[in-house]
Amino acid sequence: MSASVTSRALDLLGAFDTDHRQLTLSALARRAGLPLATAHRLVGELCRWGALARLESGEYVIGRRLWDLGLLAPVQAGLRQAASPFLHDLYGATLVTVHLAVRDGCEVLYIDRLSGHVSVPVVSKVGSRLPMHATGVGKVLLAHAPEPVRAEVLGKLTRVTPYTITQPARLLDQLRRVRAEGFATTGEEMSLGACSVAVPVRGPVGEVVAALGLVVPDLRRERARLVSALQVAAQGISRVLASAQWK
Amino acid sequence: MSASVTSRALDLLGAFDTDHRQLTLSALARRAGLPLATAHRLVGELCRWGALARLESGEYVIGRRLWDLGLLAPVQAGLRQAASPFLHDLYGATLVTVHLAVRDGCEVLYIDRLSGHVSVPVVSKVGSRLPMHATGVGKVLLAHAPEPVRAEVLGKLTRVTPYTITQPARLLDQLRRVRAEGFATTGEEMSLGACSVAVPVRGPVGEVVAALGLVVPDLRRERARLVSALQVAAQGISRVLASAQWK
DNA sequence: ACTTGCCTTCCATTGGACGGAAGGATCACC
DNA sequence: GGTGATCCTTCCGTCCAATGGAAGGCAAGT
Repeated sequence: MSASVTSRALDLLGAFDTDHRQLTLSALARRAGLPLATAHRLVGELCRWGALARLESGEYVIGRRLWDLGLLAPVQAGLRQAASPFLHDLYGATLVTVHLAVRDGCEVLYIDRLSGHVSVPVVSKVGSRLPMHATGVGKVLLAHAPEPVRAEVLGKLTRVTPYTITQPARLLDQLRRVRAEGFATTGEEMSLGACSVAVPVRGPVGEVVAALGLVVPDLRRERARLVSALQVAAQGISRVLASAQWK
Repeated sequence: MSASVTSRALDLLGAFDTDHRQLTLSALARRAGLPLATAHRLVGELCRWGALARLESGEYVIGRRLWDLGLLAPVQAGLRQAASPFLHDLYGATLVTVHLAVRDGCEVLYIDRLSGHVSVPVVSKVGSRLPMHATGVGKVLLAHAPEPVRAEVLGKLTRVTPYTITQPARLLDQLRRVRAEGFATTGEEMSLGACSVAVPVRGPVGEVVAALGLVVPDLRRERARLVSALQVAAQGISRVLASAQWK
C-alpha cells in the first residue's frame, strides 16, 4: 500500500517517537520498512532541508526546521500562548503541576505542562496522549465530546491502576456530574499517588476547546480552593481567546 | 534546481511561516512554486499522513503530527524540560519576562519564553530568531561562540533602534566584559522601552549551551538582584542537565 | 584474518509522479 | 441570469526520476 514517493519520506519521519529520538540510518530504514539505499538518499534530502539533523555520533534526529514548523500548528498557536500567563499564575497560586490539554480523537493530547521541582510524579508529557477515562482533563473533554466519541471511549475502558473506572455506567454517571458541576476529579485512576482536578476552557461561542487541570497528591482538603483557582484561570483564557481576533 | 519529488513536499511545508499559518491550496501552490494539480496531490498525501490539516474554511494548516514530531527535536528535548521548573521559579521571583535561547547559526533562537500579563512588550516569540548583537541572550551566546561566527556577526551589525550597537569595536569590548563578568545587558538596543540581562547556561563540560535572560523596563536599580537570580537558575539548569544521563 | 555491523556510491530499469486540460463549485458584479 | 474570477478536484498519457540490488569501504568485535 501507499509507497507513494512522498509518503516514503514521511514514513522515515514517522520512525521517530518519544522512545526513539535518535536513530542510525539502518535503524531508520528498518523502522520505516525501506531498503537501506533508498533511506539513505531520502534522509540526505531531509537533512539538507533541515527536517532532520545528524549528530556527531552519526545518528539522526528531528531537525530544527521541523521544530519551527510544529510551533505553527494551530493546536497551540492560539490556545497555548493565550493560556501561558494564566498557567503561570495558576502554578504560582497552587505550586502543583498544571496541565493544558485538548481532545485528539479518542485521547487526551497534552498541549502544555507546567511543573516545579517538588510535584507529584506524573505520567504526562507535552505532546503525549493518554486515555480520556483515567485523567481529570480527559473526563472534562469527554463530558463535552460529541456522542460518537463518547461511545467509542466507553467501549473499551482499559484498566490502568486498581482505581481506574472500567464500568461504563459509572463513568457515564460521573460525566453527567462533570457537566452539571463544571469540574472533574480523579483519584489515583491513572497513576498511584496522583489525584487531579480539571475544568473546561471555553471558546468564543461557549464550546469546550480545552481542559485545564491540576495534579496533586491528595484532593480532599483543598478541592474547593483548587477548583476556584482553576475556574478563574479558565475564564481568563477564554476572555483572551475571544478577544484575540482569531487571526 | 532540486525538484526531487521529496523536496516538493518539503517546499510545500516550507510555504508556512509565522505570517502564513493558514493557506489555501492555490496560495500554497503559488508559494511553493508548484503547479496546482501537483500541489493538490501532494497536499492530499500530507493531510492523510497528518503533516497538514484542513480547516472547515478549506484552508490548510500544519497538522498535529508535525507538532508532535517537532517536540522530539533535540533543540529542546533535554534543555527545555530541564529548564522549565527553573524558568517558573525565576518568573515567580522577578515577575518579568523570562527567555531561554540558543544560538542557531548567526542568530538567536528562542527556545522558551515565559511572560505574565503585565510585562514589557517584547518582540521575541518562541521559535523566532533575532539578531545576536541586539539582545541580552544574543550577546551571551555571541561572547562564547566560535570565532568564525563572531566574525560573521560583527561583519554586519544592522541597526534596529537608535541605541543598537553598530560599531564592531564597541561590541567586541562588551563581549570581553561579558566573558569576564558572567552576564550581559542591553538597553533599548532591540526595542525601545526594553532592557535586558542575560547569563550563560553551561553544559556538563562547562561549554555554553544556552542563555537565560530577563526583559525589564529599566535596569539600573535592580541589576544586582536580577543577575544573581539568573545565576541561581542557570546553575540549577546546568545541574539537572549534567545529571540527566543525556539519554 | 574473518565476520558482522555500519555507511556510501553507482547506474540500468521501470513504475509512478507529473501537470495540462477539462469540469464543477462558488462568489461578485453588471 | 449572464459573465468573469477564483477557487478546488479529477483524469490520464508521457516520460523522467526514484528505486534498490550490488559492490566497496570502514570500524569493532571474536
